[in-house]
Amino acid sequence: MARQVTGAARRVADAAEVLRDEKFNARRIELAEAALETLGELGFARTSLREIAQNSAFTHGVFHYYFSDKLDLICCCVRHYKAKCVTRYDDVVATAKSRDELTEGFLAKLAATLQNEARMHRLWYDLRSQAMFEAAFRKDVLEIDKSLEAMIWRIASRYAELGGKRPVSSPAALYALFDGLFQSALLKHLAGDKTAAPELLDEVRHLLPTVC
Amino acid sequence: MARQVTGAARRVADAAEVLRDEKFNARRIELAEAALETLGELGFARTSLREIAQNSAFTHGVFHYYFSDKLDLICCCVRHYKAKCVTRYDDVVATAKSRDELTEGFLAKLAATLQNEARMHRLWYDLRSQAMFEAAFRKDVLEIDKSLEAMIWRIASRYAELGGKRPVSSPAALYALFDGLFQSALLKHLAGDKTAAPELLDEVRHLLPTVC
DNA sequence: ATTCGTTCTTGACAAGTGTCAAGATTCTGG
DNA sequence: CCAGAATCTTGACACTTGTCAAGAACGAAT
Repeated sequence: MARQVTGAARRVADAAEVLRDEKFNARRIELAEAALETLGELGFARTSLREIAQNSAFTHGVFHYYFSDKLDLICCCVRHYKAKCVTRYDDVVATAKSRDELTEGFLAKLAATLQNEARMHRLWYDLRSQAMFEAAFRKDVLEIDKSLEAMIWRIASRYAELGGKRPVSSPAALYALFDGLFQSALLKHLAGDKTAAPELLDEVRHLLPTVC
Repeated sequence: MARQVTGAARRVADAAEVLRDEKFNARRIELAEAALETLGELGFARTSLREIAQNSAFTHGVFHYYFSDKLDLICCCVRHYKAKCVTRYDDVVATAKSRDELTEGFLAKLAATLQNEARMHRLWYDLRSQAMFEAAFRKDVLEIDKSLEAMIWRIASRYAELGGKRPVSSPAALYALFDGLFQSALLKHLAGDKTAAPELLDEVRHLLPTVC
């Protein structure tokens, strides 16, 4: 009997600990989300913990309760960003019944991303560059890059499939192409160039049939 | 006669001023070059004027004699970097007599750049990302980007010409493609991935005949 | 209601930042 | 050689930074 009680107590304690961990982790993500706001606004170089705290409902000390240091926080931000990012086009890929439908769905989402999520994406490019200097970022960044490459590959494969073809280049080359185009368009867009979005769309519209 | 003397004096004074300006500008470039060393080592976010000064033969005060502020210095660095960068492949383009020769010359320089100038190039990617946040960088960065696009276009055009063809994509798409591939390879290379360089070369070797 | 562990706030610390001004040094024209 | 300009050094300033520790507020179990 003593053993049974001990077992039950253990289960209760374990459940409580899991619950606490979940709460702890949820808070971490809340904080990371708040940090992403400021990071997207100011960029990595200009963002301080106090600035993050001021643009949020938290005080600056709380970040050190949930993160071991600044890098830990930003790594958490990067990982959280990833989850939101890599499934952006999956709906379009899953529902499109023809090449045209896929093209238009893809282009629409692409344009929307450029317009509405410019801050988040410039942060991604910022952090990817930081990873070239700061080893602590590299693992997460390389992982996200792989995921994004896979995302592009899913689009291209489906597009090719709908035309009874196969993509003519490697996943790496395709990702480089689209990522490079988006990065360039994003910079122009942020610089106030109104033609950035339409030019990106034209380029992609013309490119899709030639690479897949 | 008075007028002649005045004229002569004016000429002398003008010449002196030009000389002073040249000296001033030469010093600015010396300082910018020193700054580039540290910037390439630490990245924009972690580089301070004092750090730059310590890694050079100058004291930190000098930088404020030659530059109005930190952004001014870094803009000068960016512009100076450009001049060295955009002519890297011109020799190869000018001397290559066949597609193979151009390919091998291009690939060799590409590999050498990845190996030997990784620091300078990660700085370029860093500053290009900074331009998405800091408006002061945008003009210079966009200009360099255009120059690099033109550089790639010269290579591709020549390659196509040597095969009696024409490039199949726009300058923007070609630049996006090669820049994206290089950026990705650079990150992998800096992360210690020994396969980064050969994989980049394979990719480019395979890509050249299909895009031109 | 009290106690105890979790969570959060506040304020301080040392180190580092860009900027500037006063003065030392060097260069240069007369 | 010397006065005045150009160049450079030094040290200070006000401010920001990441980090941490002491303790307040809170919540839950006894």
